[in-house]
Amino acid sequence: MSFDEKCYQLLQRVPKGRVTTYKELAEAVGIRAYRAVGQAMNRNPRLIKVPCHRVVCKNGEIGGYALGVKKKIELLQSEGVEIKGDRVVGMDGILYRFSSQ
DNA sequence: CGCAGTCTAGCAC
DNA sequence: GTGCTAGACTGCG
Repeated sequence: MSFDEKCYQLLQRVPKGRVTTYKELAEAVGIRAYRAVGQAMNRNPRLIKVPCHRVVCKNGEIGGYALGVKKKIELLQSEGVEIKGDRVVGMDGILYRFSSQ
């Protein structure tokens, strides 16, 4: 399985209404290059299958999105995630940790 | 706020 | 095929 495939698989593990960080995702994949994860997300070859919008910065900021940060916010809000400005509200509570499993 | 660390993909030679 | 650059980040000074 390729690096990107692992990222997508783990990302799909994140339940609706929850979010994760590039760091957590990278750690789950087995690397420490959070940026590489973002790269795979940005390429987004499986946008329909991979909820890249559930990946946010550690500080709660949206970070970025292939279709635009605004779109990402709307998608997250549609899933029940509260967004204030360009940051996730209470992201510390909805943050999904792969380590929990 | 700015620099460095770490990984993958893409372009150039 | 190998080398360099850039990028949806994070942490420390």
